[in-house]
Amino acid sequence: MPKFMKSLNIISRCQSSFRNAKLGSELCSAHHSLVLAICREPGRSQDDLAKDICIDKSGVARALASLEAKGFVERKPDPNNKRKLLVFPTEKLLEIIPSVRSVTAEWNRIVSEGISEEEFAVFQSVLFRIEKNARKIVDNQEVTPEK
Amino acid sequence: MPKFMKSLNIISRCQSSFRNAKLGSELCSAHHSLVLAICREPGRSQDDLAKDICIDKSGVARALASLEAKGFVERKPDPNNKRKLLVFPTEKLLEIIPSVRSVTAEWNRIVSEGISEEEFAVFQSVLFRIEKNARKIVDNQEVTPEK
DNA sequence: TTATAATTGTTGCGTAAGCAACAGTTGCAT
DNA sequence: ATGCAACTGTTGCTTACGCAACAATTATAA
Repeated sequence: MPKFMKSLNIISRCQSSFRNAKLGSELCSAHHSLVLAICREPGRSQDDLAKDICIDKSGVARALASLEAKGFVERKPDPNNKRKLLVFPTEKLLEIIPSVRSVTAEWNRIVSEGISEEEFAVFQSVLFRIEKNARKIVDNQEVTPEK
Repeated sequence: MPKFMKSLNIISRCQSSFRNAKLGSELCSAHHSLVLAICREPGRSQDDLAKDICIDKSGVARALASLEAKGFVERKPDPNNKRKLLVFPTEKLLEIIPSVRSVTAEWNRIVSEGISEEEFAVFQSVLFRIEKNARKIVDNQEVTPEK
């Protein structure tokens, strides 16, 4: 009955357009979630970041290589585990991160116009549960591909 | 305060993975929204479809060219407007569309586990309003890029 | 210890999708 | 009627990202 996924995909794409239009020059393009995650908790491994934002580790690796080349992040090997690279924001990233946050805030403000706090609370609560269910699906899929 | 967009993007990507894992062989990959829209209302123009699912018209053009090459859709020039191409599903598409719908239904069922009908109703209502607001933003952007 | 399995990151390959530029068609203003 | 603007679709270019394969490291089991 519900075709909510269509709305969800549309909103996702619109936000991407919005962000690119606002920040296109500064940050590359769609790495905003990534840099926000890095600044929220510096020193995480690439794998950790990939799982957090649910993007393939290859995409994270390439995004970070690009961000590092542009001087936005630094990657240091984990002394306790030579496989891991720990990711840190640079000064350059910390300088522009407020503008990233402000664009995000502007987006949030505009799209939530006409929605009461109570409604929004329910919305978010449901959304988080859907996210949790969605994560479970893809995790289980890689374990039992054909069942 | 709300970092709901992260959830939204994650859910979007998870659904894409899920669909590909289930239908990868039959339909190309991420053209599910498109073929569903085509079957829901045969004979729409490419531009109409692009606006409906909020994808750039170039993407729709390429997707339809690919779908046509594989025999899933047919494009006929609009007799009333030589610019337009009207898109129709073929028998081949109509045969597999039930499996597309069933995968979508399975996804919807799983991700909405543990959510009451009342909550889901609020969720959808809010989601639709956010979609409407998001569409307005990108529409206005192309009119007034710097304001 | 040694062999096997699991982590972590990188690379090759393919597809999706956005933006800009373009061509053909239609609508509109004058 | 003529010229300009808007609409519709296509193509070139770029980037994002998923999957599979691989290399290096670490964990586990024997």
